Amino acid sequence: MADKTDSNPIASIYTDGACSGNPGPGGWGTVVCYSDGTIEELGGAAGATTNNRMEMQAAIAGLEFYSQRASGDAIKLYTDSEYVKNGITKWIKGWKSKGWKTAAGKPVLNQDLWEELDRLNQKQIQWEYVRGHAGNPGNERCDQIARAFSLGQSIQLRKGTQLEGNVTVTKPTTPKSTTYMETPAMATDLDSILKPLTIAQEISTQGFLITTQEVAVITGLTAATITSRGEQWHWRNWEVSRVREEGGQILWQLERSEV
Amino acid sequence: MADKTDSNPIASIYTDGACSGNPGPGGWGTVVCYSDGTIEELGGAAGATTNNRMEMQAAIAGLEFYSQRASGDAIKLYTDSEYVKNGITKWIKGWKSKGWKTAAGKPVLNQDLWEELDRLNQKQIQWEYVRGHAGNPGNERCDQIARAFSLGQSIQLRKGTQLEGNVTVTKPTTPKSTTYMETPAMATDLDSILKPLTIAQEISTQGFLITTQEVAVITGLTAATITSRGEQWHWRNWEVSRVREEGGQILWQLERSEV
RNA sequence: AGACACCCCCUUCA
DNA sequence: TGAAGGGGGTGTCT
Repeated sequence: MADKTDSNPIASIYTDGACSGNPGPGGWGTVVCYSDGTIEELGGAAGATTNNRMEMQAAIAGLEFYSQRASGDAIKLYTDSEYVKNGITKWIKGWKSKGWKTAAGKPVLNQDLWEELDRLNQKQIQWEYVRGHAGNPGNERCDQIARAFSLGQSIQLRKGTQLEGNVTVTKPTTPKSTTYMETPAMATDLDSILKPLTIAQEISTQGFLITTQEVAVITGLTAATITSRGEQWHWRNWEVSRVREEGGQILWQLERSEV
Repeated sequence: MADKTDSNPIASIYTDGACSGNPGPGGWGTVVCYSDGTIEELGGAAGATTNNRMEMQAAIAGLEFYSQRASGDAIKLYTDSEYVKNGITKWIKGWKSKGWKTAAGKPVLNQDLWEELDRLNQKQIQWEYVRGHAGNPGNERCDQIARAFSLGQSIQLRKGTQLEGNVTVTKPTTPKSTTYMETPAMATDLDSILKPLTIAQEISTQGFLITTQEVAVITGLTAATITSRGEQWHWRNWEVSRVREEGGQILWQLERSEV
């Protein structure tokens, strides 16, 4: 059942991706809806990418956020991409059994993100398709976030507020306090700025080994990005080193670097 | 050499086929290019058929037109179907010497059209493959014609005009003399006349529910036509009734009507 | 196993 | 209006 330490479980998650040009600069947006009706928004941008990758990225962010909270509640994850929904719920089985070949015998594209999505996927996640631009408030808001990021515009990510039923009015919200996010990362308030840093610090001082997934959660990077960076790389104040593999999982170590 | 009664010989012929559903209602388009740069267009529709039959039909129409003019000029015939090009230039020799058996020992399909194509074929015909949807104006225009016919839409076939390099502009130019061709195309033998009827009868007696696409295949109507006919309508000996929707698909029932 | 074409669907853009 | 990123499927042959 649900983790009892959490009195306000996640009820549903909305995701959407956008891409300015396809391929082109992209953005993604995710809205986490809690049982009490409040919401929390995530979003990010990416360089040259495709619409479908952004749709996937939005879902990955939602699932990472979900798994991070460790509340095993059953939730619905809404996407307006049949590509994402069918891919994770139907096609991926065939892909894995056929060595990541498409029905036409060609390699499945975006395999890196598919594998990440698959790893994050759980029984509790109920994938739902919502028609895009059909007035669904959650989806509209995600679209707004994703599009803003894809255009390099600033947008205020909200937390703890209510989702407005009337989305069409949602103007380029308050271009003041630019909570702009550079890349796949999330920082919606002061706490969430400090939190990953202190955690990283603790891990580093304790010498803990952590998995790729955990590195992803802390850094806000995708697992694909992490593994592609090689044996040793920098993140903020830390040097991230690949230590070894264990049970199919890569283990990493953080060490405070001098800068 | 060239027939001297003709001062404006044919230079090349483009052909293409389309099929709405495959199998399903089909269409074909052919563009004849003269030496002086003017063109003449042919096109036609067919009921339940396949993409490959339509590709062949387009070539047959082009060759019939060519042989009719009796100008023995060497021409190039462009098709985007390797099936057609390889079939007529390579495979057909083996088929004829092996009694119309495929390399796998199975009967060669569409033998009727292959024989017709073979009869029309000449030394002067130089078969050329062009990649489909690659911007080739002649191929692009054929595609447009073929698709229009396959969808049951009307399209203005042109004659004497220039082929526009910019195909996307292709306006309904010269809405006079509609060289529209009804083209029976499919009912080549008794079996193909009877078959849809017996199938319709079986479906009606068994009370089976069938999809719009299946109705299209049986009746030779386009899906657009079918859905536009409303809840209940007549086809041949049957009353076609829209029963319900299921998984985004409309289900229909056939009932034998008195008439 | 390969190739070409045809179709259906969704999304993202211009 | 038209184009790209993506999937599933059929028509056909070697």
